[in-house]
Amino acid sequence: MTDKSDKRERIMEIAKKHFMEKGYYKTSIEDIANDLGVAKGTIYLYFQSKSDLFIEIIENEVKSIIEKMKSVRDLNLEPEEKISKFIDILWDLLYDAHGMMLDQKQFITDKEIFIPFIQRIYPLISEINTISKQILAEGIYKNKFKNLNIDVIGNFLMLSLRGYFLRLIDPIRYEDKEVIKEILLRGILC
Amino acid sequence: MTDKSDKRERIMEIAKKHFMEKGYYKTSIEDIANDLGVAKGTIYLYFQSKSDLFIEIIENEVKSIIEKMKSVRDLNLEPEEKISKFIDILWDLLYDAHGMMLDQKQFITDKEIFIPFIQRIYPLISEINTISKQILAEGIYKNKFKNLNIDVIGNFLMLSLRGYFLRLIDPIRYEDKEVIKEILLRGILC
Amino acid sequence: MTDKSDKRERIMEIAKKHFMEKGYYKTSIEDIANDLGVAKGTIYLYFQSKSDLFIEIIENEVKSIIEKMKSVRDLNLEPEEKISKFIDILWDLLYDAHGMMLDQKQFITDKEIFIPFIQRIYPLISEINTISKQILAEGIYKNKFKNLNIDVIGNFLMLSLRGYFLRLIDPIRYEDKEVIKEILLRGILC
Amino acid sequence: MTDKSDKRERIMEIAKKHFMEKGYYKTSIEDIANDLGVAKGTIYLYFQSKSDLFIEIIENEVKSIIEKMKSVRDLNLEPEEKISKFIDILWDLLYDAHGMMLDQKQFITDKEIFIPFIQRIYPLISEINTISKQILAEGIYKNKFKNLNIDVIGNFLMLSLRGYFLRLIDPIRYEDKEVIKEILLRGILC
DNA sequence: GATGAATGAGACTTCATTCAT
DNA sequence: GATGAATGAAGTCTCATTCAT
Repeated sequence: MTDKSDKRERIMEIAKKHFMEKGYYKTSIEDIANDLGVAKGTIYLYFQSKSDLFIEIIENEVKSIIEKMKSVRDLNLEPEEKISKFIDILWDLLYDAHGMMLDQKQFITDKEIFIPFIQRIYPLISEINTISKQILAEGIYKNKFKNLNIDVIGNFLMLSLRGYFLRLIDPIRYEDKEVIKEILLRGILC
Repeated sequence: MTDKSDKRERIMEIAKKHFMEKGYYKTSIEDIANDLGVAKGTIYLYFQSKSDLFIEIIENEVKSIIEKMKSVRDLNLEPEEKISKFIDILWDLLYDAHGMMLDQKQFITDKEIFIPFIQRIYPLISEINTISKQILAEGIYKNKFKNLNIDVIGNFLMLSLRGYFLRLIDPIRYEDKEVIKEILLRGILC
Repeated sequence: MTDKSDKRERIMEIAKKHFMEKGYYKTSIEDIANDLGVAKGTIYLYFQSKSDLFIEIIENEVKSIIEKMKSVRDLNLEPEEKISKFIDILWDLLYDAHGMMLDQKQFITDKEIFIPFIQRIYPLISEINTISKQILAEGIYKNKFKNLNIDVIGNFLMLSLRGYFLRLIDPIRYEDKEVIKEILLRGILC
Repeated sequence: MTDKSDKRERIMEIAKKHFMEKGYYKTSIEDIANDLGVAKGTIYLYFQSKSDLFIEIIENEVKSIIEKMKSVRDLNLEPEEKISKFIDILWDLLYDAHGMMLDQKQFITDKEIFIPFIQRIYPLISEINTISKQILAEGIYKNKFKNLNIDVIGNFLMLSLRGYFLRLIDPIRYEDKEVIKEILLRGILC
């Protein structure tokens, strides 16, 4: 039992590394199996298909973000501090996994991915949106944040950061975080 | 002559549509040919390879952004108005072509794309960076913009917008632009 | 009329050059057309197909060998001198066109070439065999040549020389001819 | 292990048959796969590419010739007997595989074959040349062979035989060997 | 006559997935 | 549970040939 789920997680870990580096289409099951030191068939004992494996990794990733966002939301801090922490957390996550989850757009047109994506990932993204709206609403209610459209800001906070990691050129420096945090905070504070 | 370049452009137009919708790997030459109503071989009369066609489209796209950025930079306006116009232009571009050029990260690991990418797209991106830095430097010099790291802001302006269009869920509403513009402007103004 | 046959010959000349250099399959109609400075379609005004063009070139080549062999046969010389001249002629021909007509084996299995080959080239090769047998028979009759199987020697004279030009490595030196001529002559003389 | 190399050899065997019959370009991977009763993909489990398969077959063939030549060279026989055996061996080899390795000229212009050819086959051909020169030098030293250019004779011995098998018409009769052996031996003996 | 854009059959190759061992 | 050989669909690309201009 533990063995079985250990193996599953090990596969996901290695697979995530490859998907991050090369993207979904350029990663073959063979790449993953070789790196794991198992036969290709083994992966199919734990996952139904390549797309299933991929979806599961994304799901995990998004769930982890949700957990982190919740923990920030529930801290006993002022809204602007929560946003600051929120950016810290998201930045660190992206800094470690930059490249992952960056090219999802195209998967949505891949019929093998579309349906599980809608069923499994969509609800989680709604949950993310809810959490970020809660933090923002709190700030607006407390007159700390300017009363802008909550939906838009919530998405923009996440997506602008993720977008920043889509740079093709020059590595991203960790210190950039402070500059970006300043822009975003000044942007939403009253 | 005109005929020939018309055809080339027509191919690029249709190909761009498909690349935008499905991404590079899920778009087959056959998809494009069928949509154009020509045989597969025809496309190879105008482009050497699928990757060549793709690179050429990206190149075009980026060149068009550069032209638009230059025209904004050279307007007789205050820096904050230039940034406002800059966001308008980029937004409109992305709004039309949302999804395009969004998944480039993975191409960099694709050996057929890597070299032309470095040779043809890289220098253009450097040019973009230069232009946005010029506008920002002007604003800082005129004491309109807060003196933050120019490199980071320049990149963030573009990448945050592009990132916003990476939404997987809900269509983007055109009006969101105003909210985002406000955040970004407030973020960089003194 | 003359114009028309001039063009035909010009096409054959250029085509021969390409077939010699790259072989049948690696030579494209486009290669030939480009080198000639005409459109691909033009070649089809003069030849029914690529294989037709090829066969015609081979036919020409073989006919030219036949003419030269006949002229040697009909000289007023001793048989051993005829053989010597025969080798000279064949050597010079191969030295100019080395590579041509060397890879015919495979064409015979190409259904597009098989039938015309049998119909047009086969009879010519029979003619060649007849001529070389005549020279050899004369030599044997005059007690100059050892009485070996005429068929075999006739073929061997031609094929051994042609075979020598199949060297893949090191260019062939013109002077090699004398050594080879000596071996062959000593081989057949009494 | 044995299984795997058995399969490799089986593929090479069938592939060789097809290459011999139809030449490289007219043999498709599908032909070979169908004849083997496997799917096309299977061949790619054992060979990287069609050209790789081809080169490997040629390499094998040439190595086998080298082994046979060495065994003749090292026999305790007079040089003329060695040459006689040498011709026997080469004849038998060609008699079995007539048509194989006969059309290499054109591959040298094929960029996919050129480089491996130079790297893998070229050195072997040099080795062949060395061995035949050794036998000839021994004969000349012992005053059995006429003192002709060793390089030329060495090449001619092999290439004339190979050339003889380039006949397009009439099958070759095994008995022809004796006639040809007589010509060649008389040609080089003092 | 000449053109050259267009065609489409056919070749090579990859890789997710299956299944007998 | 694990393997890895085998499959075969699908994709990129080439090129002899045609035909409207």
